Amino acid sequence: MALKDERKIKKTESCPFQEAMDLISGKWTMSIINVLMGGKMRFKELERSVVGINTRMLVKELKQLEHKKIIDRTAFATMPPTVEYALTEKGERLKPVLTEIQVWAIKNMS
Amino acid sequence: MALKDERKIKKTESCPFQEAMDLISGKWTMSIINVLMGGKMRFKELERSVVGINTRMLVKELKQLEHKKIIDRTAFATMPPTVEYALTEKGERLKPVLTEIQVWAIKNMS
DNA sequence: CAGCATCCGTTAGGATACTG
DNA sequence: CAGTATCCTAACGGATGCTG
Repeated sequence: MALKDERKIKKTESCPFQEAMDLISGKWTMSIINVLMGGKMRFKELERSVVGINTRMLVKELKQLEHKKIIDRTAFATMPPTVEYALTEKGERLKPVLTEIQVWAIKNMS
Repeated sequence: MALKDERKIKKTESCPFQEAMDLISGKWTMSIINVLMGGKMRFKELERSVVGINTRMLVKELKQLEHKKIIDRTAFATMPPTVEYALTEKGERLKPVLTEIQVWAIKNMS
């Protein structure tokens, strides 16, 4: 049986800015990208690194990010299975965005 | 009767980064901030400038942004009423974030 | 390990009529 | 003009059990 929980993975978008915002929005998205900035990671490592996320959410986010070419998924046919997630070039280029958000956050929150 | 649609205006947050993301997330948030970068605006002007938004969403977002000190609301007791929205200093400082997102969007979307 | 499936409650978001 | 109120659907998010 196919994946049941799979929705359209997004809707009608307009300008590039909106599309980008659409990508960036999402409770866990940027956190995941953030930890992946440190290098490739396995599923379980991610689950531990992104504090508070649960399996379903992580799977969902990873799928969306993969679909949008922000991350690459590499599976190894070992037993038990090994899967590595890493940022693509496109994903790496989000670095400045991340940086600016963090700079702003540190200076302006709390 | 008090406002019915008013929810908690957000939940438990953790680190400054998450708080910032929490703020930035939201379909219309950055678009609104973006048009306000061009200078103060009235409610109706905003409604026209932020293409696709509807009254309820605009009111909601503006309320949140005001609450988070990103924008200032100034009302004039004229008839018909006049209300102006403008970015605060804190809001203005989001400029670099906006810029980086736009740069990324243009280079990496579609 | 790396996931998928299922149940389920909470928010986000949208359309639109109405008011001071 | 600047919102409010009401009704609704869709998407988000969480907990947890199961499987190749």
